[in-house]
Amino acid sequence: MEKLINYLLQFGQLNPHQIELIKSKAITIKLARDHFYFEAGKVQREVAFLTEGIIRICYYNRDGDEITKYFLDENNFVVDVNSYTLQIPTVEYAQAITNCELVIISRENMQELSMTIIGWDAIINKITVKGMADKVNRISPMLAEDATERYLNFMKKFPNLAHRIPQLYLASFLGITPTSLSRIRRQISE
Amino acid sequence: MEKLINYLLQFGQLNPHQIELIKSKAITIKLARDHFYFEAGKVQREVAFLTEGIIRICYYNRDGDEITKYFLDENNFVVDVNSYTLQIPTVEYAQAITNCELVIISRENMQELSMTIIGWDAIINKITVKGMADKVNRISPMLAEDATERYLNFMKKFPNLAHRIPQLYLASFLGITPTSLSRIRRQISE
DNA sequence: AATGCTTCTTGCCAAATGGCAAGTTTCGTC
DNA sequence: GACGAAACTTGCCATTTGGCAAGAAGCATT
Repeated sequence: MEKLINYLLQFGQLNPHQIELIKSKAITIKLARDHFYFEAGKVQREVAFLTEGIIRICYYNRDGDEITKYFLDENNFVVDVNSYTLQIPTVEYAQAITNCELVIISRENMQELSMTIIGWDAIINKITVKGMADKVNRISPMLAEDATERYLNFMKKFPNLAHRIPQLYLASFLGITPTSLSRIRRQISE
Repeated sequence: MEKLINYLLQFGQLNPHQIELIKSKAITIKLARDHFYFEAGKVQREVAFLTEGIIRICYYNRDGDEITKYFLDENNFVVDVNSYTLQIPTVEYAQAITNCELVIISRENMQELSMTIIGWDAIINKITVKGMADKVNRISPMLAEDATERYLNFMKKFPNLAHRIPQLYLASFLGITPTSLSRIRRQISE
């Protein structure tokens, strides 16, 4: 819960009264490894802030292959903005790949906070834009890199994450097969 | 100018008075092919709405290679949100690859519109989030595709655009060499 | 500790892509 | 219309990556 508040404070000011209000609107939940926080077909009716663990966002392409779109670690919001904003079903899955702790605020409570706290919308918008920009800037350069560079950059960005992610999922994110990733890892260690 | 208004109206309501106000704050400019709308090192002090033409966003990686990050066509905003929001220098270039027409609103005028028009911020935020989500959703699946699929999907998405883009830039966007793109095109035409 | 399941590694070969260089085309300028 | 520069195509070969299958290792349950 404190992690959420600290994160929000990076994007705007909140007085103690407002902080208490936010806390009263949020609940903490646990999500066990391998379980899904949301699944394709459902409509997002809440936002979740990841305070512990790693979640991967994935979907299925026309060939039925499972594609890992990106990973989220601590201090990130886990929400399909499109589904949440427009109240339409998401097409993605959010799966815990470690045990996770999430702070949840329902859509109704978000709207109450929006009406009560001056500047709340501005904070949320900054966070939303930053979150999406991070994704673009992380994924975009990967197209111009070969698999080894993609892997090394991922390792550099998430040094503590690579060992916790099943190679299957990491390979899918990097756009290569698990076999290739295995070879790349061997080659690097030599 | 009408294109901008029509686009805004997709994201919220505006009455005739408000529409006139917006028009009075905006100016239309032309940008000749190959010229840059913005360049790395400068701070974004305005937003631009592309009403005619195609712009590509590119940058240079550590090896000095020029990487095309994405293309923008009509009815898209051309702005580095990070630079505009935080007033820090951008690291990207926006280059017209056809003659372009842009509708410009300065940051000061944007702030005036924000203070004058109820719901303006909400409209802009929806557009911003949609724009970024489009980029993520367009680029992300490409990692899992081979070069031919990436090319065909690009053609499907922008059927009228592929012929207008120099192959050099398109190849860079697809993450392959111009040579490879040439071969792929030949193979498809057989 | 044994079992069985999943994940990871490795080898073999095929397919895709890159690097380089030469030839061809396109396009703008004079 | 001639010229020159840039972009595009093609051939040759090296490198990267994928596909498949077998073996090895890790991990949970019993």
